[in-house]
Amino acid sequence: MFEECLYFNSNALARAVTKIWTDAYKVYDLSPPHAFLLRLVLAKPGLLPRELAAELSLSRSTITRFLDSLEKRELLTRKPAGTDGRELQVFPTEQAQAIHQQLDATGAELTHQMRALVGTDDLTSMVADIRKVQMMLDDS
Amino acid sequence: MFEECLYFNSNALARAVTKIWTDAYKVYDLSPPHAFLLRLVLAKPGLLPRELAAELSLSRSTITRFLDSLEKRELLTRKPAGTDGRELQVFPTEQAQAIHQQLDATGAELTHQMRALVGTDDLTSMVADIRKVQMMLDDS
DNA sequence: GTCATATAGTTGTATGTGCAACTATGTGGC
DNA sequence: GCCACATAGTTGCACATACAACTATATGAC
Repeated sequence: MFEECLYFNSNALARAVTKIWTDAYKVYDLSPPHAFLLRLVLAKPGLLPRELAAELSLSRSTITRFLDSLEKRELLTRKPAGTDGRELQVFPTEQAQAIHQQLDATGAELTHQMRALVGTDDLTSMVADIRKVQMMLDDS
Repeated sequence: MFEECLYFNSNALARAVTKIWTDAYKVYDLSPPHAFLLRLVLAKPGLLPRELAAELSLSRSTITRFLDSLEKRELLTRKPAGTDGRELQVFPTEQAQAIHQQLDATGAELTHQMRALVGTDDLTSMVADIRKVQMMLDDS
């Protein structure tokens, strides 16, 4: 009965998608958000937590906890950033670098799967639309 | 860096949308999922928890807890269903019926807002696409 | 130089959600 | 009629996530 509702459908989609991604990243013993955070740190070493939060559209406090758990597992480290004594920079460890390729490959494989299921063009344009609306809402 | 990723964008959208819906239903002191569950019970009195779960794409255990809290607030009641001793039927109370119209109107207002922001046709087709993919994933 | 204010990160707490295991009830084979 | 199995609902637990409040540091006004 909520077929046309953006709230209802965007949440249902997110849950369904999360289930699939959770499964795929289970081999690394990482949840999807942990895996994505780590991938981001691997791609852009030295970012600050606040920047990681912005790139992932997550709150700073959520990032703090994910960093805690990844640091405890020795997949990354936090180091005081040069000038500003409040800031920390986040770097991947060698252990993380060792699985860098595979983490990204898993992401690519999932995208591949989704394209096969939905159709490449349909998926691309849907994701673009989703992104556009999400950014509109974040601005407003 | 995850611009094209379905997982990343669908979750980011869901969080952004949820924020807006949360705000709108705060006047009733209901979270969006509680409000939607109650709206469903109002629209189709007598459904079983398992049916509510299916219609809302939520797990039975999540529905149990939402029903607990709505029942405690005297917005609905659970009654043993006729034939099968395991089943319960869920009915709205008069207190819930008193705000039925307003709950639905709030939903309509939110859809209206989204249409104004995104464009009616774009929103409709995006929601349809989201729905289609979500159902594909649930089947697979 | 001090004080008000802003910002980075963290922590306490609350909520939504699912999975796995549980209890209670039904059903079909024999 | 009993037993294996299925199903409805619940509960224990774990996790993702946010908001508000906190600490520590920076910055600008004077």
